[in-house]
Amino acid sequence: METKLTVREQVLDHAITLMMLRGYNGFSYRDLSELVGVKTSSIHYYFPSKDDLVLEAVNQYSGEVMRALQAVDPALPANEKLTKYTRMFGKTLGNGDQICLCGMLAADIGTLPETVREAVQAFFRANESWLAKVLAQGVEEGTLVARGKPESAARTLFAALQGSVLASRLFHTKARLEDVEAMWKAVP
Amino acid sequence: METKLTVREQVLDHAITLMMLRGYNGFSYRDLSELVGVKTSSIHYYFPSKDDLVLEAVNQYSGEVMRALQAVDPALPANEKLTKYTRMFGKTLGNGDQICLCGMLAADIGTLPETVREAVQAFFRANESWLAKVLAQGVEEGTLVARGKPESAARTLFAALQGSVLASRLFHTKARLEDVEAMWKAVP
DNA sequence: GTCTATAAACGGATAGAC
DNA sequence: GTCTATCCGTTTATAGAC
Repeated sequence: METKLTVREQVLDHAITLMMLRGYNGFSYRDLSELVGVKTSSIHYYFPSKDDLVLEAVNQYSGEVMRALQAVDPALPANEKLTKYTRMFGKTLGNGDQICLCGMLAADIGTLPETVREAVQAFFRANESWLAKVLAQGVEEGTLVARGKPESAARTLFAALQGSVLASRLFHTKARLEDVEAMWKAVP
Repeated sequence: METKLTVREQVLDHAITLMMLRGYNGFSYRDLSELVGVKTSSIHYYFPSKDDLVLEAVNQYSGEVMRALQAVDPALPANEKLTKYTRMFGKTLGNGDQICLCGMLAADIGTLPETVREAVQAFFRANESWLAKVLAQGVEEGTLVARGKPESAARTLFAALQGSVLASRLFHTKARLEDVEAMWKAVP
């Protein structure tokens, strides 16, 4: 039951993928034009400026990730929640050549407008607060280990995961992502 | 006793700074031309292609960081070594708008030649192996806490630091770097 | 070594026909 | 909505004079 995607949806999807591959300054309307099969002027019809495009891309991406987080069964033990979360990061790697869109845009932030910064910040905060709850649960259960406040532990964990996808792609291996996961799991 | 910098040295220094600010695809020969005060064609004289320029930039940057690591007194307790190391990362932040050159290039790797990938990989490995020794020492002394093998703990720590400079810049705060440091230090 | 001049492609963006 | 046509600045890079 695959629904046909509108041109607008196709553009947005390809824009997200291209940015995860090459960053904001590493792709052009022309790239999108060739991928979708419409002229660049048609893309400007939907997204007047590149800033508009990247902002909508972040919002779509964020929405997808948020939905995935809400889909995680709350009844699960915390270590299994973390496993699912790490697996999500593994999926963003794709064929080993992509990183998290918001990690990428955080790197590109020096060339992006304030509106995008705020959207990326919101993504970071949402992920960190979700992880903070999981860590708090895990400590109570004894399935995870975290030192200090769950909030600062969560910021560290999220940073480690962002850094690890970067390294995983750099070295063509998923092992670095697994290193991080293991570091927060209690040994039985 | 400030030595006059050659044009070549000035170009390289500015190229490093610009990439730490805006990434590989976020600066041009024209930017360098204006900063140094020579025409772009003169820059091509020293660095025929942008790929040549970025490769030399990484090598210079790596050399500087390696020298800084070697300058850390080996007799120091491990927690103090880690403090010095984190402070180095804090310095790269500059006015809060720069990140580690090799973290940035890891994000841009999809648009860079294989030679640069190898140079960035070498930078990662050197830092991780230095950190692994510090962690091993710290565990033995009881000044640091690390679980599992020092090598995988070091990869996680390095990833967390890279991720934290990214977040520090994104949120205009150095607090996130300190979160990471605290997470590996033993509480007395 | 540094310059002028220029090439040739690419960048985001717009006007107006259909 | 999509196209053709076009604008105009930018970008990397080279040739050749000084």
